[in-house]
Formats: sequence, structure tokens, C-alpha cells
Amino acid sequence: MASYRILHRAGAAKSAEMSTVHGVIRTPVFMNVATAAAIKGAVSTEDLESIGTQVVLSNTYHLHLRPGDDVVYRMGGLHRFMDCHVPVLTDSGGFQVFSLAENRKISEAGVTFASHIDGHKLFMGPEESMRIQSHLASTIAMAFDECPSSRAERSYVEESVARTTRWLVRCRAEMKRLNAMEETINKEQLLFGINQGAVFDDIRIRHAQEIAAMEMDGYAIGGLAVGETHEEMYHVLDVTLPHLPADKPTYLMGVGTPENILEAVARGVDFFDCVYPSRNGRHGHVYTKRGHLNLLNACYELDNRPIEEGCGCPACRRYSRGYIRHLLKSGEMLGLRLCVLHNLYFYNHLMEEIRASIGRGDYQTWYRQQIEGMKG
RNA sequence: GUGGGUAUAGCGUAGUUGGUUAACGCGCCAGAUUGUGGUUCUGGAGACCGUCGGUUCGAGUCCGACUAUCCACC
Repeated sequence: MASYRILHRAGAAKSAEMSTVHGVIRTPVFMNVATAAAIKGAVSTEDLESIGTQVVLSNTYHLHLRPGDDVVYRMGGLHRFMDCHVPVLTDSGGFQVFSLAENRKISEAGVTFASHIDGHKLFMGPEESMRIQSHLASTIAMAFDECPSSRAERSYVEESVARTTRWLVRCRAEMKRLNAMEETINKEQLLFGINQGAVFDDIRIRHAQEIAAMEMDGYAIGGLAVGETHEEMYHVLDVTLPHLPADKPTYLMGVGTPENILEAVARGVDFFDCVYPSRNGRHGHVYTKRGHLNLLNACYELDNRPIEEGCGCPACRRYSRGYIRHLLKSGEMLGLRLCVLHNLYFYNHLMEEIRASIGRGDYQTWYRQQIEGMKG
């Protein structure tokens, strides 16, 4: 059985240990994004062990389209399919339906939309999302929600959030049914609910209270980092987190920059995921404790130093900025790979330092120094 | 050697019957990217139009010579 236990607190920040059927997760944690059951940039499951990955995030929508969740099911579930030995969280497809798919139509039942691959018509609702995620057999499934734009009108957000709550009831019932079935691969699949409400404090709070009463395995805050300012995002965290259960993990979806993460941890968030380290890595944008570098810049052409002095990642242990820049400019896949490995290592290592600081109890002063350093 | 073609930004090209600030792609330089766009998006720099002379109010454009280069034939 899964359990979540808080080990240390430092102000609102907390570090915890969550045990699952696929292993223990120490939080705060950054989940490494492998949308289509692969981290883009030719990073293998084997590589994850050398960069300290604790949790892999994969995607319902993408895997449903390709190769098909039935294929993954028949291959024994995501863990066997990828030969992955760490917990896997699957996103519900809710966000992709709203960010990638075209011609969508929302009804109480779910969403009708067109595939971003070939345009064919698809339908996904709470039950479909749960069935797919059950097929994928991830460690943690996410509820099927709607992610309204941060600039959406109040009346629309109210209507949308009410529907997301009703969908959560259906997700929970369907997950319970699926976990009880003999042929289900992971009968202990966990389910996280998702808070929405754009930037309206009262809607966020009311929704948090509603879903808190539903005793989910964890709680995510969604619909942030989609165009609002950082101040608005931190404000939403400040007003919403106190209304989510203190004894359950929290997850800030899709966030973010190292600074975003440091700020959110200070407010009590456990789980994060973001495409930045992998996507930006593919574009030569690499992170260091003293801010980020764009390795495509001409000033690194003759730079013999590693991306970051003292970094223990596979790229910094051997290769220079100048060499990696050359690989990127030449379109060599190795260039992308080294940058992605560095960035994921940087994020994973940052989380390790965050946990250590919370353990020491000095987080609230330590994290501000880190943010200052990154501006230098 | 003879005949013909071509010379415009680092590379490849466009440029109307001569008419204002010479256009485009690649490359280069610099930004962007938050529950994934590896092929994306946005900016920017860069050319006295092979050289010299002529015609004209005005030449990248027309004429001549020269230079370079390509093709064919000796």
C-alpha cells in the first residue's frame, strides 16, 4: 500500500517520503518528462540512473494515439515496455486536449477533438482517460480535467471548474472499478485530483475544499504557468495550498524554472514537472547555479570549460562548452543529448539540495540565496 | 587558340520597357519556449551589384574593353 509521510518542515516547505508499488519517492521531486514513453534527446532509461531521476512522467494522450494504450497493455504496462524501474506518473490527457488538439467540443460527457497527428476524430472523457491510464499501468494517474486559459472570463471558469469537479467524481469511481479488475496490471494505481480556477482566489479556494473532501491520493494545482505573471502564480499558491489536505502530496503541474520551483517549494509543493530542462536543452539553453547559458552563442566557440564547473553530470564530466556548441551547430544528436542530460541532472540535483536544506531547517533563507545566485 | 554563357552579402539566387531605401533562401548573430514544437517562432547584422570607361537627367539593368570563371569545339 502506498503511504505518504512528511519527514521535515521548514516554514511551509516540507520534505516527505512516498512509498509506492514501484518504489519510494523522496519529495520535493522533479519528474522527468517522457511524453511518449521516452525523454526527448535520445535519453534512455539506463541514462536516468546516471542523472538521479526519481520519477518519470508520461502522457495519456500521446500514448493513446501512438502506439495505442492497448499495445502498451499487451506489452505488460509502461514499466515493462520502457524497462523502467522508478515510479511513473501519467498525465491525463486533459491538458493536451486543450493545448494540442484542434476542433475540440466540450460536453458534460467529455471532449471531442481532432488528433494532432492525422486529424482523425477522437473522444476522451474521465472514463476513457482512466481506462487508458490503467492500461498504461502507471504508478500515479492524473484526473481528467479542463485547463481553462488564465485569461478566461470568470463565468466560464466557474462553469469549467464545476465540470472538472464532476469529472473527478467519475474518474475516482472508474479508477476504483478498474483497480478491482483481475486483468488490471497495477491494481494499486494512485489517483491525484487537480485544482483549477485560473487566477480567481475564491474559485480556487472553493474548488480546493471540494476536492480535498474527496480523499484523493494527492492533489495537483493545474492551470498555472500558462500566461499569467509569476506574482499571480505565487499568489494562487499562497491562497490555495492551505485548503488542500496537509497529509497528502501536492503537485504543481508544468512548473517550471529553477526559480519557480524554489518559490513553490517554499509554499509547500512536493511534485513538479516541466519541459524546460529537456526542451530548452535541445535548443542549447543549459542551466547552472549562476543562471542559464545559451551554448549556441558565439562566445562559447573556444570555451574549454564544462557547462558548469564541479557538475557531476555525464556531459560536464568529459566535454567542453566549445565541443558541445559545435555538436549543436552541426545538428549532431549527441549535442542535444548532452544538454538534456546536463539539464535533467541539474534539476534532479537541485531537488536533492532542496531536500537537504529542508532537512537542516534552513530552507527559507537558503532558497533566497539560490535565487540570487542564479541572477548573477 | 575559336565560339558561346555567367559575374549581385559567406554560399546559392531574384531584380520587369533603365527610375526613389537592391529582394529571397541557407548560413551567421541574438532572443523566445512552463501537465513537450528535436524540423518551431521573433528580431538583427551583412552588398559602394567583377574592374575601368562610355551612353543618359538617372545604370545592378544598355554599350565597349579588361579580368575571372564555366561549357563546347580545335
